[in-house]
Amino acid sequence: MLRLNRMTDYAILLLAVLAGRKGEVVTSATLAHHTQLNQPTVAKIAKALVKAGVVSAERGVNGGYRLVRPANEVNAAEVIEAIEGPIALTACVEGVEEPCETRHGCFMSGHWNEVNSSIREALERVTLDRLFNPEVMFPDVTMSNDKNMNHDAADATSQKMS
Amino acid sequence: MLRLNRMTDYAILLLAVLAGRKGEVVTSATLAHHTQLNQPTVAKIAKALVKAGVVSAERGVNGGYRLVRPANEVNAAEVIEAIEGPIALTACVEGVEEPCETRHGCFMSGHWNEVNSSIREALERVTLDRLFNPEVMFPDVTMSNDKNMNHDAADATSQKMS
DNA sequence: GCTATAGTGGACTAAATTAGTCTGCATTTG
DNA sequence: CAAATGCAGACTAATTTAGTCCACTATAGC
Repeated sequence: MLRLNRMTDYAILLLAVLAGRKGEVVTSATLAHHTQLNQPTVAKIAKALVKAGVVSAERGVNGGYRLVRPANEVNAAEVIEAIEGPIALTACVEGVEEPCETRHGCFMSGHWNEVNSSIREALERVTLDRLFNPEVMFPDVTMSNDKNMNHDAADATSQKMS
Repeated sequence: MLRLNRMTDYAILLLAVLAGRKGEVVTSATLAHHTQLNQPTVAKIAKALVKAGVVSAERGVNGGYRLVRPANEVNAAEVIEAIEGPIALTACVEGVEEPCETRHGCFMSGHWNEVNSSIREALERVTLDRLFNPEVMFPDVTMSNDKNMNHDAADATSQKMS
């Protein structure tokens, strides 16, 4: 099923909220409120996103998190890798006693790598804003644009998009 | 991490053995022996592959499994779908009370679908024989070709490729 | 420079998923 | 009809993932 785990899902939710407040610093509590997650979980995910350089954290009294780049410069591959580690179909069984490298290299690896990079490229092509911006998603649907980015976006994500 | 689960791994192993005996009927016990899996597990995976139309099963005394098409006409996407279900990054949280369809369709779905089909195409491009045939993988390595498909292939896979 | 607010790191527990096993049924051949 | 073989699906065990907690570090403002 190649499923993304829930954490990655939450990460995209968080980023959607942050993107709705471009550049502003948002506390984990605020993020928790808007995403309907609880604060420790938000913190955990935010940590990973900070490490990946997608958001920055500010400590201290007026601290919080902030998107370091506009949403159209962040792609899905980055987010997924931040949360789940390297994008790769691990077709090989881990913990093999006698690694095939000792024969003539893993006789499978070559093509999986090819597959993996195709997948990665597909994910790189999708930028964050395209994932969650209704204007881009539904260019034909008219809606009050002034509220879109702040209120509406946060609202939509708080339903944990189905 | 987008990981394939172990079952899919095993499925490829099984198919490697079957491909090494093109068209021959092989019992689950024999498959179990060559893959170093145990028979019930082999049976479970084989069932899924039968359902997917990749191998056929024959019941009765001289029954067993058989590859229905040559390995170069079976692709990775089929195998993965057979075992893990549809290829899709499920970016959406399941079990949402108030599905977004009631708003204006899931505001995320469009682009995930795009991503999903890119991934699927990448997997379709990889045929089984390219995944496990050493001749294709290592065209420069000379080896006794007469034994390759029967003995050597089964042997290599019995190590559960790392 | 103390105190309140906020993030960090990592261990720990609980929940969910996946893998593997078992048992009884169905089908084919001799 | 009996032996060999696959089929279906329930069940248990193992592994993974999610979520919680706590002690620590950093910053700002008084």
